[in-house]
Order: sequence, then structure tokens, then C-alpha cells
Amino acid sequence: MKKSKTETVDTRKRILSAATRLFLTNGLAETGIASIMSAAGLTQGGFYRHFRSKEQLIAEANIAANDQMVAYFGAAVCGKPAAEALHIAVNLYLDQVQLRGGEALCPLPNLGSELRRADPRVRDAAMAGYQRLARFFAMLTEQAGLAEPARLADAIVATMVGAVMLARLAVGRESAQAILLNARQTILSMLPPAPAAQKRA
Amino acid sequence: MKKSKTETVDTRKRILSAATRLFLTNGLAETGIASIMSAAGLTQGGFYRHFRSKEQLIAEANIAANDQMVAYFGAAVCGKPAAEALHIAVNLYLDQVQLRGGEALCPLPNLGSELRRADPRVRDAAMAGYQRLARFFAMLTEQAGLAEPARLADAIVATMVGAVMLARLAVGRESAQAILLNARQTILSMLPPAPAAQKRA
DNA sequence: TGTACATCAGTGAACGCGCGTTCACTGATGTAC
DNA sequence: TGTACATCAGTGAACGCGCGTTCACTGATGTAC
Repeated sequence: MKKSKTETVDTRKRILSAATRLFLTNGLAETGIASIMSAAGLTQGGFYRHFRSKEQLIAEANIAANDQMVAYFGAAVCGKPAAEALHIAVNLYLDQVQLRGGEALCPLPNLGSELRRADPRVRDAAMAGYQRLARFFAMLTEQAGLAEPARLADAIVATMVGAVMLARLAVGRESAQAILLNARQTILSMLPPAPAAQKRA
Repeated sequence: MKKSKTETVDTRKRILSAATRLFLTNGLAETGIASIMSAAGLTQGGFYRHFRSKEQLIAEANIAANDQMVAYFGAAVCGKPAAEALHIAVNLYLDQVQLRGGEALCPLPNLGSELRRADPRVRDAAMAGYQRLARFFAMLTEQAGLAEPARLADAIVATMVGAVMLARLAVGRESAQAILLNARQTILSMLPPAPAAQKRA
């Protein structure tokens, strides 16, 4: 039962999308090919018509997750002055702990140590994702006129990644909220105060 | 070939010690019972004379790693004034990226997301380890007379955990050093300057 | 436009491998008399 | 103190399961004439 070319392209996207969501939610090792294909409405045998291996899928899913995150942040801060944009982006990043599946989950705190021990291709993809995130924040800190924008951006990202990872570890306990709140306040205290209308768009 | 009671106690310690080192270095899922027992100089069959399951071993290894870390930090800052102790502890924590195996590796950045998806016992052990680390730093920030010591300690720990995890992801690239350096400078800028003789003991 | 054929997306079963766990067995240790 | 027996740490093979991957097969799609 061969499918048409547009259907094939669509199927591949569905597999990648399901994989991205499942990997970020349940981890790389814990997510099997069969469950990904099942989530995409297919059976496991068909997987290898679209991807050469699980490793390749993981690498692509990582890139897809980063694309989504950057697009999500970009849209949220679009047209805002840099100081306000920084507040928005920090809050959005930390709020991902509340999210169930889908959009705007960052691979770094959610997959963390699994990425470092993965295939070189996967590690490269993960590092590229980190660089994109760091540069996004560095662009904002620079536009906001802060001293040593790159250094500050690196520290902000490290703090957010650590806080989200720790909050995920503590999910369901009051300490999870405390970790996020404390990280948020400390980061924002290093930034210029945002202008009044922070909740406009 | 039954062994004497002291030998049995010693064997258990050797297994736990090998497991702690291997788990921190290679991850939980990647480290098999057979390789742990082999590192302890035994064969895999004997494992279940000492531990009920791999999960139990992981939980105990986590606690052991935290004990070692707290002891290591405690010894290094012993008798030092709080401001200096904070500098020493932050530097020691970040320097763990250089370490190969053994002592003073923190489970949080090294195992990260694996812990969160583990057995409840393991998660509890990991969270308890986080609390110990956070309290250790909170004690120092309080003694140093800083405002909001608990909040600051949480943020310092989140930043260090994130930075070490990211540096591990980037190991072997110049960006690894940059991540650690930027995190270190940013954390230290939030602390009172340390008195001159920081490298005494 | 219509027809015959090659292509290939998807199916479902099977393969191979690694890993956690179990088990029968061994023989030195510890204990009861 | 000496002896007979129960205990149990450690061995090495085997079991069972899940998972990534492969494969023969199907039938709709796309193509060549």
C-alpha cells in the first residue's frame, strides 16, 4: 500500500513530531520506536522507510525542538524593547516546567545528561541548540546595554537550565516552585527593570 | 565458598564504591550489573547477596555520592570565614568537570534527567541530595551576612548545576571552559569579595 | 487517454542482542554439641 | 578443644523480556509506452 508523495512527507513530519514530544517528555532511552510509531498512528516496521536509525531520529528531534523553542521565544518578544524582552524570555523558559508535552520544551534540562552520552551527531545537535539559546539571550543583553552581555547570557542560561532540571526533579513538591521562583528573582535582579506593560501581547 | 563477616562487609562496600563511580561517569542505564561486579572483582551472580535490585543500588550510590561531596566540601572550607568558604566551594563544585572518576562528583548535573525518571526511592534520594547541597550553601550565605541567603543559595546551586551539565555536554571544546568561567564570575560577583589568602590550605 | 509494470510506504512477524534477575551448585565459615 | 552440620558468599550458566532492526509481503501510486 504505497502512499502518495505528499502523504509520505506528511507521515515523516508526524513521526518526527511525535518523537520530539515523547523524547522530551519521557527521555531518549525510555522512548521506543514502537511507541513513537504508535503515537503517529503507524506500526513499527514502517519507521525505517523514513529514518536510518533511532540516533538519526534523536538528532532531528533535537533540532526540531530547538527550532520550536526559538520560534516560540522569538514570537513572544517580537518588537519588544530588549529589557522587557529579557523578562519575557526568562519567564517563558522557566514556565516550561508547567507544560505537559508539545511546544517550547528545551532539550537541555529535560534530556540533560542523556545527550552528553549520546552519539556524536546527537551531541553536536544538542550543543548547537545550546549555542542558539545562548546567542538569543546574548543578543538581548547586548541590546539592553548591559555590561559583558555574553558572560551574563551564559550565566542566565546556565541558571535557567539548572533550575528547570532541578524543578523537574522536585515536581509535585513545594520545593519545585521555590527553586523556580528563586532562580527567576535572582536572574531578574541582574537585569534592568522592565517597563510597566509587561503583559501586553 | 562462604566468606567471613568482615570480608562480606568489605565486599558490599567495594560493590557500592564501584557502582557510585561508574554510575556518575557513565550513567545509570548504561552501567550494567555485570560491569559493576567486574569492577569490584566479582561475577554478576553474587550481586543479589548484597542488594535487592539495581534500583536499590542506585539509591544507595546516590546517597554515597552526596556523602562524599558534602564531606569533601566540608573539609575544604573547614574553619574558613564564610565569604572565603563560599568562593572555595563554588570553585570546587565547578572544577568537578575536570575530574575523571572518583570523588566529589555531584549526581545532579552528571545524572540529571535520568534521576527524575527513576524509581521513587531514587528520586527521593536525589532530592535529599539537592536539599543538602542547597542548605550547605544557604548556611554559608547566611553566615556571610548576605541578604535573602536561602534565595541566593538556591540560585547559586541552580547556576552551578546547569553550568556543569552544559560544560559536560561541551567537553573538549573551548566553549566548555567559557561556560564554567562565565558561571563562576557571575556567581562570585553576587558574593562579598574573599579575603586575600584564598589558597592557604 | 489507457494499459502494463516498477516502485515503495506500510504491515506484522521474526531476529539478535544485552541486561536484570534467578538458580543449582560449591566450599569455606560459623555454630551447636 | 574437637567434630558434625547448617549457613551463605560467590560462581557461572540460563531465563525472560524489551528493544532496535530486518525482512517477506501487500497493494496503491507513479511512470513508460
